[in-house]
Amino acid sequence: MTRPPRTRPTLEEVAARAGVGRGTASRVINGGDKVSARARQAVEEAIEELGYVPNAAARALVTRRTNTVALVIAESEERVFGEPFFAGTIRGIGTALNEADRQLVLLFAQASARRGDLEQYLTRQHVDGVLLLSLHDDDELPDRIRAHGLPVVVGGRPSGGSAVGYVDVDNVQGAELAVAHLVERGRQRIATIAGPADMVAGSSRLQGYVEGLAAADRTLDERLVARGDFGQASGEQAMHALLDRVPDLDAVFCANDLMAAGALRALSDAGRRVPEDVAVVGFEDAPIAASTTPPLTTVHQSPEDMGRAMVEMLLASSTVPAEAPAGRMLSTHLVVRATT
Amino acid sequence: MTRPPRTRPTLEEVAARAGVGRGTASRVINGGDKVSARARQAVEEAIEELGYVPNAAARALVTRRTNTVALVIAESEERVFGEPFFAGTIRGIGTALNEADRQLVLLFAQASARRGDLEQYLTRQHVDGVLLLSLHDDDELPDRIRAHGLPVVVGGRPSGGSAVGYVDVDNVQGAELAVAHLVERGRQRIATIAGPADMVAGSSRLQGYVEGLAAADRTLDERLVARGDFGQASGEQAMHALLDRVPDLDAVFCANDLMAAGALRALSDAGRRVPEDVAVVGFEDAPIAASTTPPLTTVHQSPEDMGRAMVEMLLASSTVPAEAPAGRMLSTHLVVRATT
DNA sequence: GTGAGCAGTGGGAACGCTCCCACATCCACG
DNA sequence: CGTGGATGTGGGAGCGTTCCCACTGCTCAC
Repeated sequence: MTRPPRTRPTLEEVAARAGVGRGTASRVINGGDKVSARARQAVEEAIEELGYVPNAAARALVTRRTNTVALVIAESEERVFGEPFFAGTIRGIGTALNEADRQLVLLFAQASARRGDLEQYLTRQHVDGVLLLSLHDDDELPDRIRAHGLPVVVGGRPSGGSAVGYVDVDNVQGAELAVAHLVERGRQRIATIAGPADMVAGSSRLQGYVEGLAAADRTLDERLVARGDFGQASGEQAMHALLDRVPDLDAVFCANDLMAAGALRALSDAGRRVPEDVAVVGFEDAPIAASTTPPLTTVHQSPEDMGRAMVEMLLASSTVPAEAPAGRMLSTHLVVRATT
Repeated sequence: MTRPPRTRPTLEEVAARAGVGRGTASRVINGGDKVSARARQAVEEAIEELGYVPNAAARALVTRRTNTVALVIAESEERVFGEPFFAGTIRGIGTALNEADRQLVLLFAQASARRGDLEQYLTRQHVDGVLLLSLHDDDELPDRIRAHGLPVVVGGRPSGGSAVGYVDVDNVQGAELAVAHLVERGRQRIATIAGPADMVAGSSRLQGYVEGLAAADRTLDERLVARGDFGQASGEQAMHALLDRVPDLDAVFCANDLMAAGALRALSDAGRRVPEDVAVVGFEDAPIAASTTPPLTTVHQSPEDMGRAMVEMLLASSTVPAEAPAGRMLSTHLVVRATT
């Protein structure tokens, strides 16, 4: 725990070796202009010879910037590493930050005990901004971070009245797209397997389903609405329930691909042909969508784009800090495969 | 890009408000003793009122420590997020660091372009130590980092002559365990499906197989050795090949669970009963091992323990920096399920 | 010939903290 | 009544940068 001895050369030493002043050396390193070619070369040589590496702490102390952005994932490692959605989003964030010359550090917000540490880390001037993913309802974290003056962008629309910027997929528009497609295919009785009502993705996609029907002058039949929990098994169950209630339905829009996969299994069990008897549309365009039998028609959303959009918003909000936090919706499009 | 205005209170302000000196305030914050109860309380109140948060950059500048450890994963996001092994290891690392009051930052070592940035980040005094996971053969990264005086620990034994500390599962011992178990069950013709020869896990487990046979006074029959690439399909192919060559084999040790799952499928196709006709043992005890039919007997390794061990080694190496880098092997044990 | 302007440079000051030394008390002991 | 060791305390120095101002030569226009 003692202070390690200094071993690395300082800017002062580089300057001395190059025979210039500290200011000039600093200008060379930070790509400033107004440096003669001779001085520049001398400094660069000195850096090379001494193996000089700038001290980030000293720099951050004076500039009050770290060029580092934190991505906080409020989810257990297990779930994070299970869902391909996270991988895509992280990749999008990573490349976007890279292009903007920012470093990404990934943090997991774990159980309550750890929360304090996390907040401290974020607040103690380690990062210039924070991206948040997979927040649970009414999590106070974004507001608390914002209270410390740090820019925050949340991935996924927060359900509470939290006044932070967010980026989300336009779930309503996507669901409308799906329903319009089924209508266009001439389907008469379009059912839906909705997600949990307490999740934004669940309620918005149901809302889109309702609005999509309305746009086609169809009336909403409550018996055609079933609920699942976004898991495959729940989709299977819900499909069975729907078939029991309305045996002559001819289409179903599922709020995600996993439930759609379950629905396909249920339809196969029930001896219905897809798409001849019943058409199926999913949401997400997850990897599984391409490998169901038959391959699933689904609403495509791009986690990469979401990541990029989050970064854009964060960087924008740190240059124009006074701006009121806004939301941004990413549009979706339909990928037609073999289930419609 | 301009310097943001200072808005946060400094230690000096806290001290002034509490009516004490800067030194005393610092002592309170850093849990030092030799502070009167009265002064302590005054400082704590001032911190509360002002919402004071220490500036990490300033602290790091003088202490030359950041209490932060980087975990660098040299793998694409896709693969990382696909394999449960990573999740377990990260969790182990996270909890161990947490207990030691260190922060974890996760970095992905991507393509060459990004490598320079990564190295800069690590060496610029952002972190006190580096953990590396999933290095590819002869990666120079650990040596380069060490050259900058940063402690490094690698997960998985490096195949090259790199002089860094590492932690790995004792693959040889695990494979011996598997073979001994099969011998004990009275199996006569024990085959193996080995992993790629250019991966340490592949060659070591094959070595363990050979030594296990020798320990039971069995001679090695080359026809009983097949190769796979750790993928499920390759396990299936290899099993078919083995059955063709040696129809009367009665056991097979697979270098990982995924290949074992493939082998089970092949055995089922070939009409062999497991374990009556052929016993199967895997390696890893991955989640899939519990859900094969029948459930797979396998060598258990713990990614959590590996993560913890890596942290222990890293922290130890930073207190006793002169110590020569060493390796540490984690022992395994057998989990007997229904395939033997 | 003179002054303005500019490219280039050096180095003081400041960033916010920890370390450490000097100093002030206080109590116990001889 | 001193002396000496705890126990607290204040604040100077310094960590390695960047920022900025003052300064030096030049060139060029008038």
